Amino acid sequence: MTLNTLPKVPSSRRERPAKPALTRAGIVDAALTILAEEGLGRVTMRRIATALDTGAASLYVYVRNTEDLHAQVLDALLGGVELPPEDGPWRERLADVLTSYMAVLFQHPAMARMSMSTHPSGANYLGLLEGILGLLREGGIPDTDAAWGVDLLLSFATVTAVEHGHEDPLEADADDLSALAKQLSAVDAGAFPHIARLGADLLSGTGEQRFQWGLDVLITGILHTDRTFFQEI
Amino acid sequence: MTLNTLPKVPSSRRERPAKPALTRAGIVDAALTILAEEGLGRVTMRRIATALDTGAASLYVYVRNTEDLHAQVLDALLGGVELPPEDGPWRERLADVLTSYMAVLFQHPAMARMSMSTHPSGANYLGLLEGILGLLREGGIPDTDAAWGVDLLLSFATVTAVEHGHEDPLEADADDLSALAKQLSAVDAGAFPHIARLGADLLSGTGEQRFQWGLDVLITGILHTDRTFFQEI
DNA sequence: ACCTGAACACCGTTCAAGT
DNA sequence: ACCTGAACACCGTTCAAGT
Repeated sequence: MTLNTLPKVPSSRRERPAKPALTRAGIVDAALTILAEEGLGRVTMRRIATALDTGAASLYVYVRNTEDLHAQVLDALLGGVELPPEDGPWRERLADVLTSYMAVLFQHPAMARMSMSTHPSGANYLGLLEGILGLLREGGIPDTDAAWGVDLLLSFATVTAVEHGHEDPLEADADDLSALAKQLSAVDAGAFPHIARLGADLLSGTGEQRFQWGLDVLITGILHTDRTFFQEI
Repeated sequence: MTLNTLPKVPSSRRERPAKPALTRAGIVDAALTILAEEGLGRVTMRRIATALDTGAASLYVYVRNTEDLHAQVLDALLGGVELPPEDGPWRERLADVLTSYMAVLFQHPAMARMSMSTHPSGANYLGLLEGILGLLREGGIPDTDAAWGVDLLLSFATVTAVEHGHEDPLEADADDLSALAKQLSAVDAGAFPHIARLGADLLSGTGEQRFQWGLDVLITGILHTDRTFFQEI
């Protein structure tokens, strides 16, 4: 057989192209496909290896560990965030970019959860950071406040995605919410008067309304809070 | 032997008390011990079963699944949160109770992460909610704003614990932070001018300073943002 | 009703051995 | 240098069988 002596090129273009060469990008690609089709719970070393027709151990040449892999997947997802357009009121554009970021994570709450533990640092994340900092500057927010404020804004968008996003698009979290509503309405009015008084109001509004309100609270708060005071404590 | 005919009490006070009767509370207790000694990563059905000298399957009589178990553990931890005292300025007391809540979760970031996905509803969590609602009312914040605001405040405290807490008290996250600082300082000033300009300022301040600033931003924002506007959109 | 052992269907990571 | 199979040390959950 001459197969062994053939130059290396053909190996990547056989009649059965099932086995492309392993690369870091290829692994992340396979991970994204599995994420979309089976959810983050299945984005495991073993599952990806199976998709790439190899063994889990082989992936460790290109990926340090599962955390590293997930971080790559996250940054790829962040490529879908719409960065702020050139014109329009800065506050609206800021809300838009944060809403877009939240919407991307909303589809993958488990990914959002992860992004809070491992601080993202990929190119797409940096682009997002840059865009928000630009808008805050445009809004006249002092650099010192913007430096801390961007963190606050991104964290809020992330936590919203984690809390209200649904991993499995099939089963809505309606059950979850009505169970919570039931518990709140069954609360002992003697022991928890404020909870009893507010009742269903604690869960009122759509997720969208609450998110927009939260963004407004944050931006207003940032505009009215002087950071220099806190650094001198 | 008469053992079988003895009343049920003695079984819990043998000479080798290694095997206490299984109860939901006992399981949560064992889980808390393991959490304190080995971290949340080891708070598994199998590990707890081993501690209680039984098999994992036996726990399912008292605990629906791992999520249920972790929710119980979380509420037990929340018993350590210091509720607001009776007197003092409401804003300070509000900051105090949220700081106490954050500090408890800070010791167990993985637990905090979980609490964002599964909304807590234990007695201790309700007590915390109640306390905060009382302070917001004291501060003259309208019920409609307080209902949404309490969520914002608790989420902020939770996300702070997740982002800055350390699971393993031994290895500080100093490495993690300096790695991030390195990446930020190496950023391409042409592509990311704002990030480059702010530089180290993005990571400035202690966690405590940033948390207190964030609380102030939120409270100020809540005081200045009218929720009714958002519900009419 | 409660408890158990065994089984099923998975994980991440390492490592010696091959090419 | 890259890839592999096998192994190690784990998981959650179910279920038939016992008491």
